[in-house]
Formats: sequence, C-alpha cells, structure tokens
Amino acid sequence: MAVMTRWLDPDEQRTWRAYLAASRALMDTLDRELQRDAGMPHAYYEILVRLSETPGRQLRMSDLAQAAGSSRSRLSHAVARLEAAGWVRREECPTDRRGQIAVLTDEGFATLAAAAPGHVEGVRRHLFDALSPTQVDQLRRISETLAEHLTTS
Amino acid sequence: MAVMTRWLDPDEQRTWRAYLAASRALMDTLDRELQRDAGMPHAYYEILVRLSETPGRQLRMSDLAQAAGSSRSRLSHAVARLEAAGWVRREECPTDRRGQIAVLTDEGFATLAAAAPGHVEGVRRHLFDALSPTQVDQLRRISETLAEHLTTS
DNA sequence: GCCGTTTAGTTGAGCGTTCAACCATCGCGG
DNA sequence: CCGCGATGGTTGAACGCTCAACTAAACGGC
Repeated sequence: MAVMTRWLDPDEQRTWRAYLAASRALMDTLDRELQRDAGMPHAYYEILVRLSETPGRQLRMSDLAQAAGSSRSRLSHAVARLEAAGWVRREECPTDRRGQIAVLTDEGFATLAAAAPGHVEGVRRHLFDALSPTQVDQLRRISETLAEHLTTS
Repeated sequence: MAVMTRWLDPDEQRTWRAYLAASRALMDTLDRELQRDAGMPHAYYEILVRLSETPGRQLRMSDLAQAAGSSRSRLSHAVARLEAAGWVRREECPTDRRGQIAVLTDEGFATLAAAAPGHVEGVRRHLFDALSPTQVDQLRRISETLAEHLTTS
C-alpha cells in the first residue's frame, strides 16, 4: 500500500514542537514543585483531590481510576503507596464483593489541604499568569475538544 | 504570613482540568503507539529525531539534552539504552576531553525512518485532525508563550 | 442452578525518570 | 603554573508506570 505520509507542514511542525516543549516543561515544573513541597508526584495529588471532592471522601477503585485518568494497575500501585503513607485507607465494598473502596483519611485530607495553596499558586504562576484571558478561553476549548476526541476515537 | 491563596475560579478550574486530561491522554496515546510500532518511548524517538536533523547526525550530550528538553542524567541513561539497541554510538569529543558526542548510526536512522510515518500519522489523527486551523494557530501561540515563560522564569 | 464470559482489582517484572553523589576536565584569578 | 570553582557527564538507588498474567466475584443465557 503506497499510501503517502501526510507530513507536517512547517506551521504544524512548529506548533507540535512548541506544544511538546511547553507541556513537558509545565508538567515537569509542577511535578518537581509538588514533590519538593508535598512529597508526592502530581498523579498522587490528583488522586487525593478526586477523593476529597466526593461525598464521604471515598470512591470505588474503578471510578477513582476513571476520575483521575489512570489505568487500574497504576491506581492500584498508587493507592498501595498512599495507604502506606497513611493518606488513604481501603475498605470492602458492601454491594460488590470484588470491589474495593478507597477512603481519604483525615491525615490525607490535612496533607492535601497543606499542599493545595502552593500547588494552585504554581499552576497560576506557570500557566494562567502567562496567558491572556482570551488565550485561557481558547486553551479551554482546545483542550475540551481534544479530550473529547481522544476518548471517543 | 496570612497571604490569601488566589484559588482558581470555576472557568480556570475547568480549563486546567481539561488541559490535564487532554495532554495526558494525548501523550499516553502517542507513547503507547510508538512503543507498539517502533519499540521505543516517545522520549527516545525525539532524541533520534534531534540527532537526525543535525549535520553529521551527531551532537554533544549537553546540546542534545537541551534540544530534547531532557536532563543530563536522563539523557545519559537514554543514550546508554539507545547504544545497546545499536541506534546511537558514543564518540570522544576532540576539543573537550570531558565531552561525549552521540552519533546516530545508520541502523538508528533506518529505524527512525521506519517509525516516522506512523508516528506523524498519529500526531495528525489525535491532534491536528481534531482542531480547526484557527485553533491550531491559537495552540501554537499559547504553547510558544508558555514555553518562553517557563524557561525564563 | 450451571457454565462461560465479563468485570474488579492485584501482582511482579521490566523499563524510564529523578535525585544526589560522584569523577574528570576545563578555565580563570592570582 | 597552581588552585579552585564551574562545567560535562555518569552512576546507582528509589520510585512510578506499563504490560501481561492472574484471582475472584458478578452476570447472562439456557
């Protein structure tokens, strides 16, 4: 099948490389800050956030994985670590004996509450402060479109 | 210091979460495709690309790290693996005895050439096909602004 | 009520990244 | 030309992620 590759034109090249550089730099920076200030990677922070927003501060493993955009395996390993840190506790699910429920402990909530201001400040400094309100709006639309496109295709 | 945290307003929240979901999904997808089709993670692919674009297909380790947006340590480990795969070779630097030069081998170039069409197709499908030309332009400006902001601050 | 098929979740090995410690060399001030 | 800080690069341990294999329980059809 001699299908010709549709290579990226110079503008697309430039866009793609800028996007790569920016997103890598942004996530690396936030990850490093969070690791330094709160002793956890961003992925773990997000798990705690999702749990904290839920009534009872608890979620089935699968739902938590979905919410955090994580694979089951990843979440399983992560919760094991969070449990060892005393930030999350596992409970049996009353309605499904296969199920496990991850519960945010008080200590976990306190850790999250302590970490949040610094992290939010970082997001603001590194992302929102650099962009105009119009650009923020554009970024929202673009991201929502992409997220939608990636989950359905 | 009772400095009030400037929390994200609902629009910013939404933007930030959409951005996180989209960029995570995009990179995860491309990484998985590249791993499946070319047997290497995206970070390694990018190292090969940078080398391939250079006269003589070679670069000092530090320059390569810079170009690929990588730490020195990361690059060192990565090149070790790429060397084991036969895709890169290390040479002494004639002008600086501390220096090492990473050289893309013919085999490495061939592997890259074989992987490129599929990867480009992936970038197109998952990113550019989902966005309008206007949005692509917006994304470029936003990314360039962010990259600039992140490297100078 | 039984059997095959999903679904929930875990596990361990292998890999890539980070961080800090480290060695070697360079280049500059005195 | 000596000493010392800066630079280039590597190393090993700890950690997080991926993938595939696995167990256990729920579901669906007959």
